[in-house]
Amino acid sequence: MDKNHTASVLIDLSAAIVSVRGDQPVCLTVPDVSGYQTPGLPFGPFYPDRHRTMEIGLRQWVIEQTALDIGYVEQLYTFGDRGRRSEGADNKKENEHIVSVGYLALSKQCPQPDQWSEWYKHFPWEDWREGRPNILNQQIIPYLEAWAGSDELRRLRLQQAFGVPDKAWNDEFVLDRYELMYEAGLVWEAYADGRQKEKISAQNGIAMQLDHRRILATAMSRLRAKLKYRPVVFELMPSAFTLTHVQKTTEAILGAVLHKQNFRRQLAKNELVEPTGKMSKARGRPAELFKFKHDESQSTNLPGLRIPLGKSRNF
Amino acid sequence: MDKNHTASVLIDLSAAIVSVRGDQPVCLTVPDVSGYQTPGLPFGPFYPDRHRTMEIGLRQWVIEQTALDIGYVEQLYTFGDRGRRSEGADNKKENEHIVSVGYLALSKQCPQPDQWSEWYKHFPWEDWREGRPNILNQQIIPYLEAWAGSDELRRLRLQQAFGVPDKAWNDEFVLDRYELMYEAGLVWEAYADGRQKEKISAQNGIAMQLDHRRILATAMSRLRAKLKYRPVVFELMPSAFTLTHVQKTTEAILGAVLHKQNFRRQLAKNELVEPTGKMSKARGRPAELFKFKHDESQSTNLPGLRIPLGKSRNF
DNA sequence: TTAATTATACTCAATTTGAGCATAATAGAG
DNA sequence: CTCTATTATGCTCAAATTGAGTATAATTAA
Repeated sequence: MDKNHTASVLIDLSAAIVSVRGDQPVCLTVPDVSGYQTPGLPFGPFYPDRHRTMEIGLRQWVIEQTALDIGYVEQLYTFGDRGRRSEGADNKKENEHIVSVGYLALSKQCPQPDQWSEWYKHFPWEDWREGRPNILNQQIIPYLEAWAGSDELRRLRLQQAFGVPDKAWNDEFVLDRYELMYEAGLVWEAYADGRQKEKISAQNGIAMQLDHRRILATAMSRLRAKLKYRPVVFELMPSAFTLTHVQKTTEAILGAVLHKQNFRRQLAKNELVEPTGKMSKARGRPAELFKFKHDESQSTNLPGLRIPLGKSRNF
Repeated sequence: MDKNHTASVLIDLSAAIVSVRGDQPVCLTVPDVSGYQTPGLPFGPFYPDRHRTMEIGLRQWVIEQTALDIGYVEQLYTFGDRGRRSEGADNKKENEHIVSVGYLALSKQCPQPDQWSEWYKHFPWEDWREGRPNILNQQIIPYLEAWAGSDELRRLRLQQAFGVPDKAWNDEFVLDRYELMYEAGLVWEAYADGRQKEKISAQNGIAMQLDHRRILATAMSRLRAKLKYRPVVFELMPSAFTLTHVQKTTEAILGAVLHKQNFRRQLAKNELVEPTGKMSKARGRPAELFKFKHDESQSTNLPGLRIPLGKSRNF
């Protein structure tokens, strides 16, 4: 019955390779390959007869092309529709279907600063460290409210994802928020995919190629969630670090500030770090230098630290 | 540089379709297609020019072939190595590479009982509702200890996955335990894949075709984890149910018994259910019938109920 | 009528969390 | 050398949550 349907596809491996530079989470990007002036995530084809598993294939081309030392790798999601671009303007051959497998990878270093793009330039509404971002009340929410109108389902989703009007903001719903904005035509990609006729005036974060911003949103959601029950922060830390450094890194990823003393209490209780005996030298009182207590290769199943996010996180 | 490597693959969608019958979690299986007398998970090819997304494709053939009403669907993992069978005896054409995308789906009903296979027949060591399963101390652990020997890494993994000798059993590590047993040659699939020369004598659960038991283990891990922070149980419940029914279903999936009063306290606090006004009739005092408070289509992001697992869960 | 069975209300100590104050140790300014 | 800004760290304490019960209510079956 399916003789007239092709089942053969090409596999693309796309990677959100994440690191933290200073107090900003960053993501490795490649320069524009299409006509648009937008960065994209690095990706490469998967050759099934060359690499036994996809993760091996991914590590291979990351090493070849970036010379980066990525430790932690996690599969995110497999997209069968190769972004949504395939529906709109598409200059590919008819039968050339592409399935893209998204990966999250963590790197301790990020050399060549111009190749790394800060998360919150693509998602300015996700960084709450300086309080609720202005762009929400000034741009996004009013537009989304108008889009929702009296549609019950839309309003519910709006409440879920953005917490309007009375629910709390949930830092894990990065993907849901992005998807909603995409559907409402609030991001450039919706226009590029032909879903939106008018190019929107507001610059709601820097766009990316194809569906790469969606993959990055997936990576952010996953990493923020994982941080709360597995000790993955240490995949982003050097071998010796201060407790404040761990906290700043965590805060960067979560886009939220944490209670210092309680954060340290969690670290202590879970016995995740041990002192090295050395001290850091900087302004103020010197801090003790710690190291991660466990072998990172088996850290995936460790209990991890609870995050003291505090109570009222709305507004 | 890659002209002599083919990048074209076929995509298989495999589904662990889960339901609960009585107090047993069950999984839809298809009869043997190979020479072995082992059940397999239902699967079908993905036709990229027929279905826009893989999830649509999956739902399509599930409806066509099983006439089942599956509500909740979640992508599990994409395997590039098509089980591990490809390394061993393989009678496929040389260039025919298959990538399999595993899905978890939940169904409220499970008609045709013979087509549904009970989880714990495949994983007898995962059901702790009647206490610690005998098979652990009598079969599995001694064998694994011998396999680990004095290998430090193996002993660490053993401790992680099985809690031996002094750590607690973690019900979410279904996949880790299965992988360890596979590597140690303790399950039939290891023999079938040619990793193990001798057919093992002990029947450590009923085997499945290809890597299907691994996919089921992934599904079990994911579902057990998800249960603790998202209200997915209700995807397995009828429209009206007693609180005890919710608890029994939860216990079936977790393979553990819960504290009754505390379980209900969580349900009440999270405001996940509301009374229907009707009562159930059975032996003993009649119980109030409840219904799930929310639209199931949006239940994915709801806070969910904490599970009162209690303290000391070792031995 | 009674026993077995199931449901539900309520208690209470132990632990964990959110939020904060107090104090310690350093560098740099004056 | 002293003061101040700055960062680190120790400690407290009330509120909330959790683990683990006891007590009591409403049924069916014997």
